[in-house]
Amino acid sequence: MSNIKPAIPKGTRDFSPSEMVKRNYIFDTIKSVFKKFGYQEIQTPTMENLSTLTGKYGDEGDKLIFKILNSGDYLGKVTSDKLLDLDSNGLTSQISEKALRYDLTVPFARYVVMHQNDISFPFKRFQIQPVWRADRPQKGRYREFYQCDADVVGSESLLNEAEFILIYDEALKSLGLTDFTIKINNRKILSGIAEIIGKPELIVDLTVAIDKLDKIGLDGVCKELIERGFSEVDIDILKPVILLEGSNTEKLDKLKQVLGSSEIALKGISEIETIFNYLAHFKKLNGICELDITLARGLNYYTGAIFEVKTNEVAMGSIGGGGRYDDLTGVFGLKNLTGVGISFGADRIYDVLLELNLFPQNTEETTRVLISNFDSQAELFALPILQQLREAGIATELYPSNAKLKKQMSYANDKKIPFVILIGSDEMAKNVVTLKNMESGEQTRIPIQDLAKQF
RNA sequence: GUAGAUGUAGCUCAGCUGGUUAGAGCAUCGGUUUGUGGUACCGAGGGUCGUGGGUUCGAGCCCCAUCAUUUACCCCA
Repeated sequence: MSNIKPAIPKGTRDFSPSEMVKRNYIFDTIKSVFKKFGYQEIQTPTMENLSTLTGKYGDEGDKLIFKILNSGDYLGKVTSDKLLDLDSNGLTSQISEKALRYDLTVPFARYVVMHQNDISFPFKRFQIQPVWRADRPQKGRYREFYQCDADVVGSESLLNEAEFILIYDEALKSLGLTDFTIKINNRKILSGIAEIIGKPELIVDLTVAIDKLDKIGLDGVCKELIERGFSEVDIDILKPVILLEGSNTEKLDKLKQVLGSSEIALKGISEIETIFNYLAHFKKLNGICELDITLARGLNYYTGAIFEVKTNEVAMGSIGGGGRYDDLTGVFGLKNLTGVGISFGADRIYDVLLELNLFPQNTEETTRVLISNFDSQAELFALPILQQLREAGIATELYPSNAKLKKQMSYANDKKIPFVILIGSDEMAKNVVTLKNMESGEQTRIPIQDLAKQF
């Protein structure tokens, strides 16, 4: 048998014990904030029907869905023209009917429609599960990563939007981040801009181009706009909007002037104002949220507010995003149900916290006490002690063989176990144990009945 | 999909304009210490130099191909 090289697919990772401690710290922190705001947890399957996912994420997104090959003789039913024509797209639908989930929002929409009779609206759910994207991996980008989503469906109140900003703020601050920006925009404003130019059909091109402002600058954006079908005249109208500056209120006032003739834009502006007004009433939260008209976000289904969170302390893509989608459940047959939600990118947050050294030091969860195993007699003598400590709620283990003491001590040291109990013939005769503090090196003899009190 | 970078020990890497037997640190194991880790000292094991071809008296180093990893673009968390 040939040796196969141990490897994992690119863009995936193993998580070792010390990493899991840190990851769980992030999940637990976010989860507790979600719960505090009244969200309940659900989970959905790793696989969805391919038809559930396709068409929801745009053309680019569809390409990045991991498809699962049908079981059995998957070529048996393929019509030969698809094979002979080398028609990959046509072939895919015939040999794959399942796919790995691409995000948590679309499966959630599917969930809501399937369980609509059991749900009382507004329904606030959170979900922390991995998602998969067939992207080229790079810094901060993985093919398997966790999202932490909170969504509410069945409520059009903009209070939800305001609360999501509070959730972002509280969760990220709890994780120790201090300098981050929560950006907000509204898809309706973007639609209004496209409308005023008279090219509503180019809204996607418009948003994709102006989204790159901070990356390629104004000249780059103008160049891209022209490539995407806009004229010099259009750009003259766009410029003041793209280069909007000042406080949120100043920006809003300016937008009202420029976009005043567009009903939809005014609606979007008014929504933002309402959200800011809610935020103002949550005191202490002045200016945590910044209106950014260049914020576009790729996903097709957003219709109202759009959020994005970036840290300013580390070069990293966005660590969270979200928005309102008015009709996500419509394609599954449930009309007129609006939703809004946000997502935390746990893996990117992990990378950020690691780089900033923000993980708490004492998150090492390990054994408290190791009982050494000197010989078979001591091993049996140790068993009731082992049980006694565990019953007292102390994480305790007995070294499973009578290896050299040096080896056993190294084991305790490597595993950062703070206490070691030594039991030899002398201790057994006197019904005591020797307790060693691994940090100070100090050793004391303790009567067995007093042992549990020591920890 | 487009472009660049890098593949040498379990890990991180060094290896000169091509020249004897390819090195270091860390990790592992053993010893100094048969009842003591973390520190110190001594020692050991571990390498088809990614793979295949070519140039050369001679290739880890040069050339070509191929695979893998990685960074950036597109797009995204």
